[in-house]
Amino acid sequence: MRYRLIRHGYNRQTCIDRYVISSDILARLNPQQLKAVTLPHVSALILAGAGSGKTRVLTTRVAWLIQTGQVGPHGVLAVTFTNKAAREMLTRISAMLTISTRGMWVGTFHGLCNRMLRAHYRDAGLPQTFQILDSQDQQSLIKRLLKSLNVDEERFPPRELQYFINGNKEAGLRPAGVEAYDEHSKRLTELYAQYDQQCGREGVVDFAELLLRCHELLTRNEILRSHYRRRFSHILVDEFQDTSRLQYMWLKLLAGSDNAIFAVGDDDQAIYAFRGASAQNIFEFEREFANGSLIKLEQNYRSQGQILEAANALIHHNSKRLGKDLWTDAGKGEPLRVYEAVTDADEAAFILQEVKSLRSEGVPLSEMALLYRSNAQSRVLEHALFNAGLPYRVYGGLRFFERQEVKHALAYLRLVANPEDDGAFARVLNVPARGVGHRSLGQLQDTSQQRGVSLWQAACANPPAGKAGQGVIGFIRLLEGLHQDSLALSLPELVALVIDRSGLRGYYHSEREGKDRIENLEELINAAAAFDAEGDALVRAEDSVSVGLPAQDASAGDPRLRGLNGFLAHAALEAGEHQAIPGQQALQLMTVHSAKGLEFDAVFISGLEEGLFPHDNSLNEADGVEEERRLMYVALTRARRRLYLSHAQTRMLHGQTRYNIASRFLREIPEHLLGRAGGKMPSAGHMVSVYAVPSAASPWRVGQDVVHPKFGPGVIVSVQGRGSDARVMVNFRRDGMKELALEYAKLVPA
DNA sequence: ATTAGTGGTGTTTTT
DNA sequence: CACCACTAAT
Repeated sequence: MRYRLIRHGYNRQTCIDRYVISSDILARLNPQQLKAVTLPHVSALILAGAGSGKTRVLTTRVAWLIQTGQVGPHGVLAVTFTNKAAREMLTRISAMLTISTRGMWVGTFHGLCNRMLRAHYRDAGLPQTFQILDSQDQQSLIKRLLKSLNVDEERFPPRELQYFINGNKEAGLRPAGVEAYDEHSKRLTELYAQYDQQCGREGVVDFAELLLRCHELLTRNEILRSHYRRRFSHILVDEFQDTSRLQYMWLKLLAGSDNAIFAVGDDDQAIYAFRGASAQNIFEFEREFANGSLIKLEQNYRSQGQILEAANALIHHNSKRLGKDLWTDAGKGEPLRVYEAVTDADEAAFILQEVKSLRSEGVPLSEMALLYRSNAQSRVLEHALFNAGLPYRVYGGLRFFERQEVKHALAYLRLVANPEDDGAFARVLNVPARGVGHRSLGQLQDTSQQRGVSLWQAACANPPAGKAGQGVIGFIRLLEGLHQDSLALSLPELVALVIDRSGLRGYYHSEREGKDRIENLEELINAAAAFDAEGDALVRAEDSVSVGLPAQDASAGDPRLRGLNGFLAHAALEAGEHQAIPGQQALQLMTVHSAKGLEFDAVFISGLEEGLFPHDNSLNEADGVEEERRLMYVALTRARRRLYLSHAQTRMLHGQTRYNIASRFLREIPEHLLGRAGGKMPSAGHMVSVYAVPSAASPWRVGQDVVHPKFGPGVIVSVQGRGSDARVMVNFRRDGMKELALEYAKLVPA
């Protein structure tokens, strides 16, 4: 390995000789990687292409810094975007070091902000038990708010307000700072202010609030700011291209003028603009901090030549780039395989067939990934896989902590921690049914609104009369009892108690589809036990949070609540695994977004159709298509050796059949890299692959609208045979599918 | 008060 | 299709 460095002309002056211990971890790096890892204590930007060893450089740098005594674990803050990436980082750093990584801050932006806010909740103006809202919770809070203010949901859809609020928070703007000129935005801004007040009353924060609040805390509080600045001399950021304005501002605040920010990113893989990420950060960072220390990593160690060439060609269609081309010495490899399916089911059948044949060639299922643009597309694929009995694993969609029954249980737990949590209160007041319906809840909401108190207080002060009142009183008793008993219990015991005593278990027991739900509740107890035992790997080391600070908040308060709060925060921030777990013997299904950072021997990209990928909604957005193209770039670069691209002419979507043309991205890949796949697939139903279609000139083509004298209007779904034998499958608007012989049927093109 | 049923509507990606 | 909000019936 060493000769390789020399061959590339590595200049030995830097470190290998000086730091003998670390030479083994450095020896395997290429010259650019080595240069990045061993940079002096300055801010730097590492532009690292897909598969160029980005995370490796980052983690090796941390290990190197520590091993060479330039910093202690305590002085390192490493932040990324997803939980999976954070965990990965921690694992890899730990593997390289012989000393404990405790005391090192590694996590997501949200996780780290949460940690800081917990430690200094009083300075941040939050209750000790503050809870975190996920987007679902946030939306229901907004709906409740709009209702209580009698705002017309037609004119102000909750979704729009949610976007408005999050967008402004991500930009670092409180209501007072929002510039609103027209009536509509003015009203939205007012509602934003009301929303924040409501959150304050309930003691809850949304995702963006975690960041904004933390930023404000550090801005306002000089002692804390200088404390953390003194502490974190090395700040490392992974996936820098995905940081939002606010996250960037937070980093700058933390870095001050003396600390170094080591930012690793790839502008070509920026796919989170929709959530406030701003590639502008990269440009700005380079100007402000990196002044010159920019290193590009362009050697790709993952994909074979033609795959890489396709990815490069595609991304060249984007205009806004820093400019960077990947290369490999891994050889040309195979061409990409394109399959045009007739229907989505046909596409699934094709993929299934290829998966099987790959498996028989010895490619493990876990080394194959099936990617799509949106979660809804997994249905058809799952259907086919399920019927074939092929093991598969779907990531995304409904996550564990987002399931209805789990959320119900969590709501009870939140009420144990803080009964003023209106969201949780409203959610489970009548689950299971206690005879307290809409009306009673509405009454309570009115009372709470008038008096400016929480639902809980409103309910305690004057419970409704009659049967509903009994239910409310029962509910209050229940919560009081749980709160009492919780004092003596461990976290998993408390969770078990809540599930039983609340009646949730009984409720699902009597439901038809309740089996799985009860299993999930059991699983929640397990999750609590696991959390209790290990704590959250990424939020542990509570110990060293505020060393050297005037004794204030850190250790104050009820330790029991700390465990519960920690668990609830964990549930909100991690929502359950969502990113792939390596090594499982199953075909991996996921969106392109969640595939980022992963790699597989074989990758299938399905649904490459206009309207789907690129998605319709992106076409109207500024730079929307460029972002979609970057997404496609991410998808392509997941593959090591084999890459399939497929699209279908017709697809069931939102309950109706759509006719799609092939994605523009297919055309943007040079022809010579593409090979046809699966020419004669006997496919689902009576469908036949499009390559059996007689001639291009024939009016009888798939997708053609036709009229039949008896069946009326319809559309051709498949064509089979030629000449006098030709038959077509037509989907009639009124009577559904019919197979017709062209020679006899009096079919007319419409 | 609760439930079942209806009709209208909107849909990307994630911490 | 799936989720909602609303209505009618229990």
